[in-house]
Amino acid sequence: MTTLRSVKGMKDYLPKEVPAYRRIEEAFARVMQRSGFREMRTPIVEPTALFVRAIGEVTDVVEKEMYSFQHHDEALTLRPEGTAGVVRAYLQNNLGNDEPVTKVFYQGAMFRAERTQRGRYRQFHQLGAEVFGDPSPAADADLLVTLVVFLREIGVSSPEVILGSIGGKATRAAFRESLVDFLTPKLATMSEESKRRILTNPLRILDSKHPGDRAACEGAPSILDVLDADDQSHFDALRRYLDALAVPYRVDRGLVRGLDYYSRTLFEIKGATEKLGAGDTLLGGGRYDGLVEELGGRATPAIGFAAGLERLVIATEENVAPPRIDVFVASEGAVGRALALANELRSHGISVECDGRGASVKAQLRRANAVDARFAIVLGDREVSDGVADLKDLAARTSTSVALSGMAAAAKAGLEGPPAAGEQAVSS
RNA sequence: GUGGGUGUAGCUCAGUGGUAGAGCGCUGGAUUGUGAUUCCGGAUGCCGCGGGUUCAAGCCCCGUCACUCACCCCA
Repeated sequence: MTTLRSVKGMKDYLPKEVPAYRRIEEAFARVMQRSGFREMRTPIVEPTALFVRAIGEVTDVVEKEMYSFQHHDEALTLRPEGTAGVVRAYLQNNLGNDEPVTKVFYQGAMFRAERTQRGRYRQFHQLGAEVFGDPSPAADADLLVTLVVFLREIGVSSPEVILGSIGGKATRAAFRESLVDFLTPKLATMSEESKRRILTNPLRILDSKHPGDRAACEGAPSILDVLDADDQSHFDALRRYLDALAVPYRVDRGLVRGLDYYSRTLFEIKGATEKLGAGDTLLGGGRYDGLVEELGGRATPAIGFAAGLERLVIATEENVAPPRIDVFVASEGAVGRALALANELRSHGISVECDGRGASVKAQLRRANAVDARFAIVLGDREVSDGVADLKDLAARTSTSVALSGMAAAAKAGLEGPPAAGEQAVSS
């Protein structure tokens, strides 16, 4: 019999791994709110046209990675990224009329039909944020410093901020021509993809990993050298702010991005390369001053970013404290009383696992260890008739006799007390 | 989409064409009601799937699927 399997590239998030995801999601919400962002949620399904217009027709995402389908007379797509939907919602709900600056963050599933790899899935999750209405380099710097704080808070080892600029539309068009002029003589040694890309999207060649492409890009012109005066002063100011904030960064003269909507500031943060291999970009983003207007709104400067949740989890796995149960109630005969005791403790905010399987006390206590319970209580007919049971500290291997009526108070006191000797201290 | 690697017990993996294994985990007992340790016992396998070669295939050949790494691209 052929058992049903999950769709390729779409994984199950099992109970033992979910805490690692939750920890990061919660830290993200906390840090973003602290910086004045508010959460918003948008649909997973959007009109296909939204992504084509926002991301760009000749990008790889739109050309071959979207999950698109026809539903009756609508052309729909599972969102491959978050910015387009947020911009659409910003316009549709006239959020720009409520306030001059709108700062939002979001988290959710995204879909791209790519070949899978470590840290790269077809259904994956992004944490992202957008700032609308603030054209200043201060907005860029404030977003970046917030992100660095976030990454530090979740324990990313040595995040590497990479900074670039691709100027405005006119600058980019001019640069594109000079880059094509530079690369065309070297076409012979370049990859097949790049030979095609020189016509469609030549900037992308700059971050190719193909050895021939890299050699060809040696000494290529950098867009940083042809920025116009406004782009240049924006970039310079951003760097001054980052320096003042003590945010370390590296300028990459060849940094480009796959989506068409970016302008001026571009950034990426890498980290934990040893764990992530080729997919070590934890987070990427930049300014997209033209997109809101492109999608039919009034001209509104904006900047945003998106981080890959799965990658953040891989990068910080070792920081997750395993979930614990406070009290494990083992039963011997008196299952009904065990349930009652368990629920009484729960009503005091104590997490309780109650074992009513009828297994041996030994097997039940083994399970108490397996769920990493702090305390265990064996409740049998004897305890019920005596009105007294042992509260066992599993780590310390000690045991105190406690009246059932005072069990909740005793357990609470034990949980709030210092960890027993020999117990591994769990950092938050 | 292109190119490599790997598929054997729940997990990590040995296995020279000739009777499928180890460690860990799970489970029962030693202790008739007390968990980490120790000792003794037990269960778990269409060896990914389908063909082929052979007296004989986990092992060789072909195909296929899955996983994985890199490229492409990206978070």
